[in-house]
This record gives sequence, C-alpha cells and structure tokens, in this order.
Amino acid sequence: MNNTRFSTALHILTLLADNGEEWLSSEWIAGSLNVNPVIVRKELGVLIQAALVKSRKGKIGGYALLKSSANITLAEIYSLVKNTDVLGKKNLLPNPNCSIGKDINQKLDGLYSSIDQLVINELQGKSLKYFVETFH
Amino acid sequence: MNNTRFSTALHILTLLADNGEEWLSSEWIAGSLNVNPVIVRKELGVLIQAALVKSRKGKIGGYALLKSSANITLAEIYSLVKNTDVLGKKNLLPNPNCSIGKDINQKLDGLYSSIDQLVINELQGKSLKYFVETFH
DNA sequence: TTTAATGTAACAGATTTTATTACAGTAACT
DNA sequence: AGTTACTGTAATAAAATCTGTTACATTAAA
Repeated sequence: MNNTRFSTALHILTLLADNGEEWLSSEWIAGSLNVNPVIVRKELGVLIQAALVKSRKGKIGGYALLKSSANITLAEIYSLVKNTDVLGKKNLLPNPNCSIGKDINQKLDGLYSSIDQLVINELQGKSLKYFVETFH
Repeated sequence: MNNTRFSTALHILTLLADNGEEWLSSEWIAGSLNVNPVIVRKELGVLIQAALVKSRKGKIGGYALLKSSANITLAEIYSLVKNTDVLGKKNLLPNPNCSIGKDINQKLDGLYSSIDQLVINELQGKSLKYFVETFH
C-alpha cells in the first residue's frame, strides 16, 4: 500500500459517521481532506458499491452512511482499498530450473497470505464507531 | 509495499543460506530471480550494510551469509526494505479548521504503527533458517 | 430555468519502481 | 604485466502506479 486510499476512505467515513443524518457534499469532504473532489467522489463510488454509503443526486445531493458505524469494521474498509499484499509484490518469473526459484513463489504465497490474514483479523476487531469515538 | 524488495531480499538470502560456504555471484543470483544483476547488487548492498551478508571482490568474488540463518529473522529483513506503513500513506495536509481533519493524522499514526508492530512481531518469530528448511 | 449537486471519462503530471548501460576498482590467474 | 571475472555505484531510461484536473452529462430542488 504505497498510496493514500485507506487514509482517504477512513477519513471520509469518519466525517460521515460524525455528521449523523446530514448529507455531506464531495466538495465539503474534499475540503477536510485537502484533496481534489474528484478523488473523493471516486473513493465514495467504491464505498457505495460496497453498500457502506448512500448518495443523493441533484441540488441538495451528497453522501451519508448507509450502514451503521458500529457495523463497519476497519477490515472491511481495508479490504476495499487493498491492492497489494502487506509484504509487497513477488517477482514474476523466478527461474524454474533453480531449486529455490522453482518453489519460491509458492512459499511466499503462504507467508504473504498469513501476514495479510493477521492484519485483517486485527482490523476486524476495530469498528468505525470506535475509531470515531477517539476524536471526542 | 507496492514493490518486490522483500521478495527479492528473501530470495537472495535463501539462496545464500542454501549454499553454505559458497560465494555466489550477483549474476548467478539474478539468474535465479530472473531480474537484472544490478538490482541484486543494490539489494545486497543493503544486506551488507546491515551485516547480514559479506562480499568478496575480484575474479573469484561473490556474496555469502555473514550472520547465521538461524539468527536472521524475517522481521529484520522486512525492516530493511520497508518503505511505507502497512496501511499506506497519510494525506499530507488535512484541514486544520475541521475537527476531524485537525486530528486525523495523529489518530492514524497510532493505528498505523500498531498494525506495523503486529506484523513485525509475527515476522520476529520466523527465522531465515526455518524458511529455507521449508524447501527441503 | 437556474442552481448545485453526483457520476464518470479522459487526460495530465508526479512519483515510484524496475531495468539498463557504463565503468572504476579489485583480485586471481596465467 | 595483462587478462579475466567479479563488486560497487552512478547515471539514465523505461515502465508502472498514483494523484490531480478539466470537462461535461445527468439529476433534482428551488
């Protein structure tokens, strides 16, 4: 994860959770993050797909939580934005004629997925509600 | 970690551990990884700095383990190549006039470092020796 | 009809990652 | 002494990823 997607998604969801029934605009949210509104709308698109967030179009449009913050875990958010394993990428074509090269990616697969699972399990125990409460 | 550095470093160290007292050349190692020899030499430079590996120059030069594989942990390797937090980067300048934006990076710091620590602790329990043994 | 939103495509710019070329320095071996 | 086969490293290029921006169709309230 050499990007800001988790930070961005969690920040967005924190704002929505902290504003109850209000509909927040992507522009307002972007102002808090200090990033471009289109970035925010793109990430919100992912959160809508995942049924964490709902949107309303038109003049008084905006975004609000669809799912209760108590039932959103940081694991769920992470899974949505995760694009690489924690330990990174594997080399594509290690030499099949080398006894190590032949098997390394299979060995790495096991290791990498166990570490990913460890992180997921930990985040599973943390709700968005809990995270938002630390601000008060 | 959206790169191959951990995979590369672990592959290199596995080859060195698996070849006992032999001095392996960067070209031979690169052949197993199927990457450019300069990439391998650069990563070996890091491993030498960390005193995991020794090198020998000249015609019969090459690389060998300096530290015993039983005493090298995957945590040590990870720490050498890690360049981002597990959960990624933070947005640089969230809005200080927003009650969430004002504090979010501090909150993220706590969360991100606890997750990083979790991964480190897990890798601490795994030695290079153990990893290499899974190949036999 | 105007206004202020969402949704999305298309593109541009920046940053990061990987590959490559080149060559100085080193040490063995004839 | 000269050749050979390495390491070490700088410089650059190429590729991939990430972030920002412009533009505009669509939507719905006022």
